[in-house]
Amino acid sequence: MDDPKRSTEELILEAAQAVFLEKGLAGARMQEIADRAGINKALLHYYFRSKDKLFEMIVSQAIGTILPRMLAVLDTDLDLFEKIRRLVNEYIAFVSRNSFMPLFIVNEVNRNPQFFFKSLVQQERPHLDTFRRQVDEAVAQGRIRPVSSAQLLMNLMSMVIFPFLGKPVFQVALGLSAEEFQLEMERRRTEVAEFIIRAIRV
Amino acid sequence: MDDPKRSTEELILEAAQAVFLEKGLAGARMQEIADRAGINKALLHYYFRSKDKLFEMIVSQAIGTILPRMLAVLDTDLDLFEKIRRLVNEYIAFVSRNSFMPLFIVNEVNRNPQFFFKSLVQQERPHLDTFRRQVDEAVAQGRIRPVSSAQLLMNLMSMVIFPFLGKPVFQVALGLSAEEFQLEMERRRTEVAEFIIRAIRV
DNA sequence: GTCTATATTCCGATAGAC
DNA sequence: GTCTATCGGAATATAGAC
Repeated sequence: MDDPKRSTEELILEAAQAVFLEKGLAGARMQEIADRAGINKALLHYYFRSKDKLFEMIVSQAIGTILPRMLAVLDTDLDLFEKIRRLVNEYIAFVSRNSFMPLFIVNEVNRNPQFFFKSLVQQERPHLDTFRRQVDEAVAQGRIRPVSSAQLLMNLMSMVIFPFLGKPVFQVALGLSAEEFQLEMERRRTEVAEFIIRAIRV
Repeated sequence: MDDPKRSTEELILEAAQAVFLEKGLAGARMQEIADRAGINKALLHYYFRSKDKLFEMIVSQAIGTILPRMLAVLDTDLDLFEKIRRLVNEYIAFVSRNSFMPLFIVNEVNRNPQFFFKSLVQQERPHLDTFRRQVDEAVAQGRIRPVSSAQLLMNLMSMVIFPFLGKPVFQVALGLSAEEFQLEMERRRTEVAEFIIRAIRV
């Protein structure tokens, strides 16, 4: 918290990320961010002009760490099935370690869609298109069943991310403790890919 | 808005639902609810004591309309594949008509998990268990591949709901207009079920 | 850069007339 | 039941000393 190695600015950003991810823009309190950073409110405004500005900083930071991670696997020249296995495995692992991220991103995406537009179109779209072309070719060559690459992509992302958004419901509905839930997520790291592959394999 | 057929209380509830679903508890403003209902702030407090009370009203109402809808299909004695087809078809149709519902529910579930506990355990859990048993039996009889009913349920719910949460991203990522997106969702009403069935069919 | 103290704005809630 | 006017608190933001 007051580790002298981290600068005040870093301390603020860490605290702000924690609070904003948990409470959202409207729910977050500058006082709580100050407390968690071990400083006082006035300093927040000294470093970042306003709450909104600080929030936008956190949003860019969150997107900036997630998008590149998405790209990494998408653009390798792996076999389609192997790529699906790695995508699922790494995405679930990442979300497991950043459990507040999905809800935060989903809210922000819906609150301010334009913000994502630039980042996505300029950075991720080409890589996504590569993946979609790979799917389309596999279909054309009869190597997988006829499946829309758009639908496949939605299915993949859905199964990777949604269980974390619905965690409280799934825990109750399936009667799982927190540890058991985490264990189910570990299983998903391999099982979701196999589920998908069985669905599209000829 | 000021349709004399609807009582003031109904007008408030409709307006409150619209605003709370869009902005959430912290983001919603009593003033905006009053404006949309065509009345003034004081009346809100006359009918419902506080903002929190009004919000809880909306939450119960939302859950009350969604849970029974979930139950309807789960507890029929249809063939497993046919049940999956109907589940997917009806859930996607419902969410299409209530596009703010998923984000609202997901936020509320994570903000206040205990609230769902009662409703879910008492009402939905038994029906869910029926479905899970049906899956387990199909596995035992070798009619479908060995698959965990918990994982299957998560996959199903994920593919049904998540595309609506990620709509802004998917639209940009896949280059879809609002109409094209809606069309993709229509396709999903049948395709998601077939996707699942191919994945579990022996 | 960091603090205390204070100004300012916003918003939920209430008082009281009609 | 419905309104106008206002209170009171909370939260963002700023002033100014150190």
